[in-house]
Amino acid sequence: MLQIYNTLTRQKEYFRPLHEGHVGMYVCGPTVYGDAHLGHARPAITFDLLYRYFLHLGYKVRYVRNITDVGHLEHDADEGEDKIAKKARLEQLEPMEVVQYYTNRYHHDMEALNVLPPSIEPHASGHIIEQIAFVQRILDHGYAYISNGSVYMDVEKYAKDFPYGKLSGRNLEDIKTDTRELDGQDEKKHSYDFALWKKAAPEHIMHWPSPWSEGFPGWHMECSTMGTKYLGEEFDIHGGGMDLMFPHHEAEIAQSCAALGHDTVHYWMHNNMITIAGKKMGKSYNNFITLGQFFTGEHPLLTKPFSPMTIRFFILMAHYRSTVDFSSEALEAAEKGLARLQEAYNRLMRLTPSPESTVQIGNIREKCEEAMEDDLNSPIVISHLFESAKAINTVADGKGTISAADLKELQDVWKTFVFDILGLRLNDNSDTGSTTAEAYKGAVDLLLNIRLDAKRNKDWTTSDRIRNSLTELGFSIKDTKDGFEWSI
RNA sequence: GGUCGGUUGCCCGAGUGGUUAGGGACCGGUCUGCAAAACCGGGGACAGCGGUUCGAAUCUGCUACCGACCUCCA
Repeated sequence: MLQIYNTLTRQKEYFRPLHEGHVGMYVCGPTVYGDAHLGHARPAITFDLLYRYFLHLGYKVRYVRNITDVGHLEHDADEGEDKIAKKARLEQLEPMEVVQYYTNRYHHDMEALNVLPPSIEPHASGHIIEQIAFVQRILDHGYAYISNGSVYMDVEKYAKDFPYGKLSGRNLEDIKTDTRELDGQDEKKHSYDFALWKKAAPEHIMHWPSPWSEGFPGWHMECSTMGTKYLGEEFDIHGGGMDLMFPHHEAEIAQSCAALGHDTVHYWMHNNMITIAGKKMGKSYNNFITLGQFFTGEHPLLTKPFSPMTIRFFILMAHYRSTVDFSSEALEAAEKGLARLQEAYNRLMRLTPSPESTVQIGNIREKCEEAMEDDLNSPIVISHLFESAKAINTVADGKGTISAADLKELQDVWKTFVFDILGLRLNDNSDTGSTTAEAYKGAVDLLLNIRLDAKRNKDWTTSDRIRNSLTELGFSIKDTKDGFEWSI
């Protein structure tokens, strides 16, 4: 039975869905005002793993991941200029043009990483009406106040009736002493109150009418609104990066409780950060490397380009609640490990069964399932796959045999865990595919068989010519004991 | 300053109180016309000092160091 770590209780809990056979999950998506970097890949892949595992278990999943395209303030001193608007002015583009541009690029990167698209990808800008209604409910319940056209959460009042800070392990007293004094907070009663609706400054481009002012929704409003709109007033899982725990998710809880009178989320899940030289990779440190830069290798810290699957594998090699330290060296190690899996997979699909097994495949399926059920322990799943790769290689080398039943089981386990669950996209040479692909493969095989004949006749000139020419064309040719292997 | 987390072999990275994580690198071997690759095998670790225990990397205390959040951040 699947166990997941619930940030709310700080322990692993058995996952029990609210509605039998169904899972509702909401994950904080990107703010589309810049290219996605390695840090954005972490939650996308982590929750993709969870999503895939739920599907594997047979759940019907509604997976909502938002696009933030309004509302996040650059900083309070800006008095209401949000990130999208600022970027738009700089580039002389329509705000929605910027949104579309980066949304497209985000989708492109996610597809490259083999991250499945969510069931619903709502835009904050498309849910202004719902957000206004949500704010109104909070006002109606008396947990918010209007000040100069803006609406603020009355945290002190809220904290009297609900445990404010329970997710991040804070209490209001701590927050009172720790919150820094920032500029432009004179319209708030307290510095720790947060905006539900912000009146737009005259130069602000993105704004909508509301009962309180021409303005835009507060920073945390969209998630409360869209989460409950699509998943209901109570739903199973809410995920996101650890850095969103406070204030973002704490504010979300407060907003939802204030509006609805009760909690909405059963399991809060948070992925840890990716670090670079021990420091968090993030916008604020300006130390990030975009996914596009990884794919092209165009960054001073990168020794070479890295494929999207290498990035995915690299992230899956660490548990999602641990930090993972990026370095080009670590990525190269991941790349080689992935290639080893690829080799083993290719061999596995070509093995011929024997009456008996001399290699042990063990109960690999159960072991992989156990690892996944223990809070998505992907590194352990991967270690089991490497273990079985040894058995595969032993048989491929002719130093062992495998029975038809064991072979089928192993092939099935690999397909299930490598493709379906870990979501690794390997080159599938065993795939019969199209007639074009068949003809192409047949042609290459033919060439290499001619080379094999040449080798038998010790015609090294012809042999090397074929190998060198194919290498130049981008093929990788490997001689084996009784033949050859090739890939491109 | 407050809250929380981390410190594992050359590097990355799992971990249950007692039995090999795994990957990369390295070393040795096999294969081999050459080359490349591949495959097999190997050594090494639990920040420091105490405590609990028959036994602790794993529980506990202290110390040191690192980091996250407290402000937009995945």
